[in-house]
Amino acid sequence: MNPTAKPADYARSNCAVASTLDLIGDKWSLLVIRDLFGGKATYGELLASSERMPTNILADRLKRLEEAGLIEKKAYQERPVRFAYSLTAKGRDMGDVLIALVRWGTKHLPGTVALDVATRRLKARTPRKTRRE
Amino acid sequence: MNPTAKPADYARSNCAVASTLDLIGDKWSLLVIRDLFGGKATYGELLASSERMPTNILADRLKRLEEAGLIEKKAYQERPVRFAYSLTAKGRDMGDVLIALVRWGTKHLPGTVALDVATRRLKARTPRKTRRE
DNA sequence: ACTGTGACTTGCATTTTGCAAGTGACTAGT
DNA sequence: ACTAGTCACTTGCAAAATGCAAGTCACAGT
Repeated sequence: MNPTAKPADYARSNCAVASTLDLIGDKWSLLVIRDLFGGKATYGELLASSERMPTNILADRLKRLEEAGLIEKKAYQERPVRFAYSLTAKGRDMGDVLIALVRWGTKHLPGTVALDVATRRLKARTPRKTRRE
Repeated sequence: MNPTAKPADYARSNCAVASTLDLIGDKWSLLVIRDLFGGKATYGELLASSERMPTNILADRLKRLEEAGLIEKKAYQERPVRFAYSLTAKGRDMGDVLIALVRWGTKHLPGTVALDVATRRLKARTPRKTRRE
């Protein structure tokens, strides 16, 4: 982009933490990324997660994450057209954040678990699109 | 907001990521933790951060983080009583999340920087974790 | 008594979230 | 052809969270 790099216009500051939070600092965005790591790909699969995300929120987050370049949307069939979402390299780099959150949660929040399929893929860093959990 | 709230009370699922996000999944909580890592301690110092957090939000986040055991509040003087906030061990463990966010931000968001004082402390406290292949 | 400071609270408008229901494209069954 | 069903979203609206300005309270200095 610009060699004299400036923070994005929506950014609160030039702090890397604050700017990253501007993008994924909410209760849902990272769950979408978690599920894509976990092998989910379609709107319906993402909706079916145990946290029961509202459909309008999912649509909004998919749009934002796509605009930000963390995920991409491709039609995997025509007639009827159906879409599959997947992580870009930029989105896959969020894996470290996810791992840090999993570690903190399992250590400090009793009763929480790492979703094992997602975790295995996170560590393997090999996103394939096979079946769900 | 429930005064006797424990993490499990408002958890959406038993997923470690989701439950951790229930706690710190917003635009401000991790900035407070970042600033405490960076050596800030008082309400006024925290307010003075470049992101200009609203005062009521700061008060709310300090209360929530204290209730969750990530930070603690101690009077550092009487007459007039003045408070200093600091990270508990539990809060310091969020350092890994912060590091992951800094890495992602500086890599993918042009114009963002790691606040160096905070970063130095973050890394100092991490005795070179063994990274597996 | 008056002014100032630190640490919050309060009131209220704006924004975001959450739920339910609806839409449009298509497909399969009768 | 008509009906039912699925998928991928939208829309409407109530509820909650956020953001801004101003106010409060306890004290301290002058």
